[in-house]
Amino acid sequence: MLESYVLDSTATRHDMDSLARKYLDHQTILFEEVAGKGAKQLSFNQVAIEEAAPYAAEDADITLRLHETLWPKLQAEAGLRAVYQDIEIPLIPILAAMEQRGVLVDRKLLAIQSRELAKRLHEIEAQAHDIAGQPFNLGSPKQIQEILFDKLELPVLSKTPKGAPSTAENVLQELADQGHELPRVLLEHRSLSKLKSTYTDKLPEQIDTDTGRVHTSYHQAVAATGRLSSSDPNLQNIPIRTEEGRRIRQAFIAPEGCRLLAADYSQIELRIMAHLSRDEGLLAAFAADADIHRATAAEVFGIPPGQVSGDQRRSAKAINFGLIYGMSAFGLARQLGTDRGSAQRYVDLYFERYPGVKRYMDETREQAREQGYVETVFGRRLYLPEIRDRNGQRRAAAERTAINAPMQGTAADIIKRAMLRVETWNKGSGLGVTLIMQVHDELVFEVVEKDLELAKSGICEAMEGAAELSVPLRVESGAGHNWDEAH
DNA sequence: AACGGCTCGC
DNA sequence: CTGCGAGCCGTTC
Repeated sequence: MLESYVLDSTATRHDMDSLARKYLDHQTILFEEVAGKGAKQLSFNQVAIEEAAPYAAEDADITLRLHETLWPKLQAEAGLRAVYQDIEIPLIPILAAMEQRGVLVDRKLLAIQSRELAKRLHEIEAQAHDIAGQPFNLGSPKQIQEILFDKLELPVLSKTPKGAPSTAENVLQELADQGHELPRVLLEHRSLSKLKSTYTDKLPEQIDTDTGRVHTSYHQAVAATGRLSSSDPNLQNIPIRTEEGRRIRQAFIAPEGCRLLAADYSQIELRIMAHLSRDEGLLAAFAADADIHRATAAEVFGIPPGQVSGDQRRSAKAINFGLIYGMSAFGLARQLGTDRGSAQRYVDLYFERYPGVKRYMDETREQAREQGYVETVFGRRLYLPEIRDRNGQRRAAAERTAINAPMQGTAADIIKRAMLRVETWNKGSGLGVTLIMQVHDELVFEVVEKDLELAKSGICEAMEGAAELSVPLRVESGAGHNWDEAH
């Protein structure tokens, strides 16, 4: 298996080593997933291999064991085999090429931002010490906790899993809203120091001295839902939410003569929910290409879409995201900042308007209990041994995962298929297009300037055709000299 | 080195 | 007591 795919690949001699290493890494990870860690029921994304446990202790040849354990299991299940052979294996050389190509980062711009952040952090620190009446380490949750809850005697709104008073963002935000000054200052310090340490300071250190680029690693067998993960550096959590954060994205740049092209799926998980649930209202909304959060708000609040207020749309958005995550009324209440009763009424009203969604959620939980796993549209499986746990909390967590995994996992399948389609199209296009990043529902390319328009239409077409669901897939794209401009 | 707490993304 | 990740710092061992 290993040998044949290495020989079949289109790799050049130059990148043969890194590609071969990626196949080996991949295989090693599979083996660890299959035979490692002493789990009772062992699973790689798709495959449960109970029989593999005895091999875990052996210092055995990995390839041989895979042939004996994983491969027969895959062959026996058509859906699993297809996911593995038609998606995961052909994706390997694409990921290897993205890693090797890397992303150009503007080191000087990050250095400027780092100095600005240092200055502001210093000012904030002095301000915080002044308010507290004593010096303390703003980076230490423990010391913050002592200052806020012992010295200043602010109310403890929430505790960490270990029982300590929490100083997390939402807690500080609530205290700040109550008019306390120190929490507001701490919040600003937290977000800015995160930007400085992770992005403006550490990221430049990871620029390769030979290529002048950062070369991430993508992992195929880490996320249980089938998503990719990215590390060293992680390019899937580059800031975007705040103005400060978006400046970091300005340091991800296109080389001379190129632009960055970013193409992302619009509301892909909600579209998948519409497809899986076959809910008429949801299907109709997407068929009409409606603003889905506005449409949801109109249904739930019983008003025409044109009369939906900003707050109502925000509430509907929270409900929609909550549904994808399998959220409870309690969690929704916390998100919306209302009481549990009101949140429950929203949920009840939602399920009244979208009965297909309610039915789908119930059926998914039931299916998970009966078969012990859930699956994506393309047959990727996630095993949920805790779905029958006697501990209610663990069982509830497994049920939320059961709800979420088919949607998150199908989205992962679709963008992986899109990457294969884009690369197939690209080989014959004769255009200067290079895939350089994947961020869950987004692909980023370096494109030679004169090819931009053709690239844009080719890429969007390949992405939108990556799956035939009962709702259309929509892709939005933009281009610019840096990643911020491309959005 | 491992873990807890926190914050960044989708 | 809303899903999936990675990485930083401080603290503890």
